[in-house]
Order: sequence, then C-alpha cells, then structure tokens
Amino acid sequence: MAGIADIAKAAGVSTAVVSRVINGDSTLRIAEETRKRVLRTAEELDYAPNAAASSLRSAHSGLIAMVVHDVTNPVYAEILSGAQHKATLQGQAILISEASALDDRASRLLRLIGGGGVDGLILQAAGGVSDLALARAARKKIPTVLLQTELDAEATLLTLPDIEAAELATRHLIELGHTRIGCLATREGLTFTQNRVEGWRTALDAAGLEVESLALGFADPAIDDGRLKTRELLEANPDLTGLVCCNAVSAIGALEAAYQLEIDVPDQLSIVAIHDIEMARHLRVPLTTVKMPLFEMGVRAIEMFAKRRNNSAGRVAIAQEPILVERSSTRNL
Amino acid sequence: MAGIADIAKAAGVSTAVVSRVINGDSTLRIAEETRKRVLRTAEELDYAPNAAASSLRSAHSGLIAMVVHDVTNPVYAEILSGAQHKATLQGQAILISEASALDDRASRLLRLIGGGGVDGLILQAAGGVSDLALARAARKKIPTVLLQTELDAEATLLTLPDIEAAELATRHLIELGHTRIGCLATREGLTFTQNRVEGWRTALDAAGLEVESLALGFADPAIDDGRLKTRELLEANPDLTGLVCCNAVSAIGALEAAYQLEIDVPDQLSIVAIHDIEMARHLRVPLTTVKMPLFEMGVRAIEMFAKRRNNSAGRVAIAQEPILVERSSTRNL
DNA sequence: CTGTTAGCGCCTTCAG
DNA sequence: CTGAAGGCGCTAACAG
Repeated sequence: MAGIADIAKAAGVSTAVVSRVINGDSTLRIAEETRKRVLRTAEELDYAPNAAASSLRSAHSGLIAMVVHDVTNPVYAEILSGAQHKATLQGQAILISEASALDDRASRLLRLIGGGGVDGLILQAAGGVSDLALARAARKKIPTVLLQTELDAEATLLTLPDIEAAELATRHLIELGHTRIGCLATREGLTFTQNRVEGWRTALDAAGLEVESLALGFADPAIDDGRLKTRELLEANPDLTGLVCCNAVSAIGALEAAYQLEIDVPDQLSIVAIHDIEMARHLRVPLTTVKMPLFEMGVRAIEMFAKRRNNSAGRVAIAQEPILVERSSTRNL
Repeated sequence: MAGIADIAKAAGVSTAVVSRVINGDSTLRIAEETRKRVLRTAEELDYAPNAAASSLRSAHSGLIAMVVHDVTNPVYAEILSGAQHKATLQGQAILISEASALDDRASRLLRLIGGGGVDGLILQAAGGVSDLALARAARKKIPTVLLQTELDAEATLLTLPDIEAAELATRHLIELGHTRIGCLATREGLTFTQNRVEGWRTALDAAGLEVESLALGFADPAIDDGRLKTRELLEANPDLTGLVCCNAVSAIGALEAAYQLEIDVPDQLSIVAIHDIEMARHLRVPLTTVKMPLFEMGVRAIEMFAKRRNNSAGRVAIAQEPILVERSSTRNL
C-alpha cells in the first residue's frame, strides 16, 4: 500500500511536494517536469490517498448522510436520485439509512454523526425517531438539512411548494365540476401535511365550497395505510366525488380501496395525487398527479452543503412550480 | 469538541483506559466503579469518538459501498433494504451510489475505494461501467461482493436462483396450456441473463416444446426499454401466447406494449415476470410474478463482510426458493 | 491491572 | 521554490 512517502522517495522529492501536487495546490510553483514526474510515479506505484488520514487532517470526509423512513418508497428514491447526482458532481458521497437505524445507540451512522464522520446530514424527519440524531448533529455543529419537516431551528428547512400543489390538485377537481372533495393527507402534525391541507381548504374556500371536516383523513406513505384510511374516509363520506391524495403512494392504496368498495374511478370518484412517480401511469387506473420537483429537492439539499459556510439556519423553498399531469383517474362530473 | 484526553483527565485515568472502556474491550479488567465513572464523564463531556482518527488507527471504517445502476429501480430498493437492515445490526453503514458516479475519476467514492475508506464493496455490475472501481478494489484488496454478475475471480459472486425462477415461470405458462412462449430477458451477456434464458429453455425442452429462437428479446430493466423490446418481440412473433419477463420493471413495459398493440392480457397474451415488486399487484393488469429473495440477498451481501476473513472468492447461492405469485396477467389458454 | 508511548498517513506551517 | 517536522485523535503494544 504505497504511501505519500514512497512516492516522494521514488520521485526524488519531499512528501510535501507530493501532497501538494496531488491535491492540485495552485500556490505551488514547481517545474512542470517535476510535477509530471510526481504524477507519473504516483500512477506507477498505484498510489491512492488514504481516506481516513486525509479526513483526520482536513476535518471533513466528503460524506453526506441521508436518513429516510423507508428506502423502498419511490418518492424518496427520486430525491435520492437528485442528491446522488449532485453529490457526485461535488465530489461527495452519500450514506443512506432508514431512520430506524438511528434507534440503536451503537449504530455506525450515529457514531459518524457524533464524531464528525459526515460533513452533512439530510433528514426526512417525522414522528421524532430521528430526534436523537438531530440533537447530536446540532451539538456537533453538523450542517443539517431538514426535508419538508420542521424540527429544530438550527437546521435548514427545505420545502416543496406544498400549498400550491394541493391547491392545484383541488382546483383541478373543482374545474371538473366536483363540489364534494375529500382529502387524504399525509401524517398528521407534520409541517407539509398542514400546508397541503391548507392548500386543499384554500381552494375549496376560493370556490365557495363547503369544507367538510369529516372528509379529511391521514395516512402514512404506504399503500396499505392509504387503502385503510381511504376506506374509512369513503365510508364516512359516501357522497364524495373527488379525492385529493397528498401522497402518491397512499394514492395507490386509495385506488385499491375504491376498487374494493366497488366505486369506479373515475366515474364515481375522481382522484388526484401529489407526486408524479413513474408508476403512476401504469396503475390499475392511471393516476392524475401533481408533479413536484423531487429530484430538484435532492439536488438542492446537497447544494446547501457547498454554498453554505455562511448562512446556516433558515428555510429554503424550492421554487419550481408543481405541474398537473392529467391521466385517467379524474373526469368531469 | 472533547477528546479522549479530556475525559481521561477529568476521570483521572489514562487515555488508554478511556479508549478501551469506550470500545468495550472485553480483555480489560477494571474496577466496575472506574468504568462507570469513565462512561459518566464521557457522557458529561458529550464525548464522541472521532471517526476519522479511529479508522485511521484501526484500518477499518465500518462503511460498505453499494453501487447500483439506478437508485430509482424498485428491484434494487428491495436489496438495499435488506442490506441496510443487516448493516445496521452489524454496526456498519451503507454508502449508496449509481455506477455512473464511478466514471468521474475524482469521484469521492472512487477515492474511498482506492484509499481504504470502505470496508467492503457491493457491486451490481453490468455493462462494465464499474470495472474501474472493481479493479481498484481488487488491487487494494477490498472485499467485494458481486451481485448476480460475474466480473472477476477475486470477488465473491452472490447469486439468486435464476434458473429455477425462470423454469418456474415458464412451467406455470406451460401448465396453463401455452405452447408458444417467448422470453424477454435482461441485458444480453450477463451471467444471470444467461441463467434465466437457460431456465426458460430447459422448461420448454422438458415439456417437449419448441424453442423459437426468434422469441427471445433483451431489455434493460427500465419500463420504456421493456415496452420497446416487447413490441419488437411481439411483432416478430405474432403467434406467442405466453411471455416470460426476466425483470419486473421491463414487464411493466411489456404490459404497456401489449396495451398499445391492443393485445389483451391475459386473454391473448399471458405474462409472468421475475421479481415480485410491491407495485406488481397494482398495475393496469396485476402481474403474475416469481418472487425472488431480494431482501435476503441484501442481507447476505452484508453478511459476507462479517463472516469472511477467511474465504474470499467463490460463489454463494442464495438458497431460498423462488415462489410463484399468481395474479391476473396469466390465464389458461 | 493500569499508564506511557509510538505511530496510523497525511497536510501545512515554517525554515532553508 | 523545496524540505523537515509537528501534530490531527485515537489505539495497541509494551512497561510498570
């Protein structure tokens, strides 16, 4: 395992020169020939800088940890995709983990977070599972980006245009002539849930429609929970003709629920979902969705760790507008 | 940022004791009281071991890199899920990356791989993009697990029961009375592609059916490529009544192709897919699939890095049997 | 049983 | 313009 010293010796220079050549130190004035020779020698000896030593010395690892609830969720996958893409461009790599991994006191990720092993932390927080990680991060001054959910004033909150998206979805149904429109929201109490519910309410209000408080349900972003909660919602409100699902995954469950209850979509019930995952168009009933800038969100999350160094906390809204993608799950009344 | 020295001083012991107490060194005989005190002091000072220093010294980082083609692919997500789960239990964390990230010479991941920054490498290799990473890994003696695809004798090859799965899928169609059964395989040339094609052939042979070589197509695990290649396959072989798709994602494309060609599934064409992703049951036509032990594969991949230390290369087959999950995309002729 | 000490491999002043 | 040297924080071997 060739080290910096070996190549210094082989090239007939000092270790300092090697280090600076390798790291492309621009303040270094050196004969072009020597530079070439150093590089060549490094290549020949198959030199690769030791990652641990380098981070020990430089105090940053080039690693960003991303903590999500369920690595299997296609919505998050889109975010990861953006994050991974941008991270690569910035010379960073991404550690992925489910929030449950933080429960274990001895979890590696927790140790990395505590011990400066990561340069940044992206948290898709909900429910409070990751509070521990967050607390540690804060104490250690690790730059943290919160995805969509407020948790702590120290971290940057990155948000999607939730209100707009929900309004757009609701308005679409209204324009199709629907007047009794329910909402299957995401988990209760989260910032973005509140915003989406607000968007739904606002759109109904603006159209002079009555907001039936019973027509609001909450489901986790899982197909089965979506199915269950939609079922309850539909049974409690048999007169609904439109449903805004705040998450595409739970919307799949909603479709399922309607199917089980023998409610035809879209003839008897129109459904719009927030998040335009790829599967949406291939479902039993191709889903009308509102496309959100998820990939972009991943990109922005990573960017935060590059740009920053100055402004830490605060909120950053992703400006890109949500877009309505009409498919077959909605129709005029 | 409290260090080991601070807590040693505060607790009135040496740094060595602190280190060993913190790391739970079982060979250390120490008064229970002292041990408690050290732990308490560490807690009070909010001590967290420095990750870089620790890996520098101990020569392992607790990081496993997993390289896949497309983080958005639900099949891989299942594998990641298993890997993440097991890694957490083993006190390791997972670095995720798309293979394209390795193209960049300066990519962090590549540097980690070269510079001993990761303890292991899991490669879902195909096409050769990741050869560079692999070569580096081999040179640096980083334990590597290849997922499904043979690339290099130095690495452990972890395989699914591909032949059995394809046989099972094909046999299912045969039992339903089909005699003209095509195969939409995965990318040409890969080990597991060959195995699945072999399974298809074997099953046909065993039933005394003719293998029409024209009825074999290859598609990448993407919906659109699946659609395209199925279309070609179907147009070249209009008499097919059954199709074995070697990948669930391309199978979605196959469904799409049939729909576009106005071929009814399952009335005119029965489709079985390998890999039982969650979406399969929610598709336009709920897909009959062969469930493979993907989660298990993730778990096993990670286990390799714990158990090993002795046997490096070789192949490991995941024994768990593939299971047929009947849904609506297949019917008797 | 506990403490002292010598690096792990690199980067970065500071002399030369 | 280049080389020598001191740690970064921790661990493992070796004294005491």
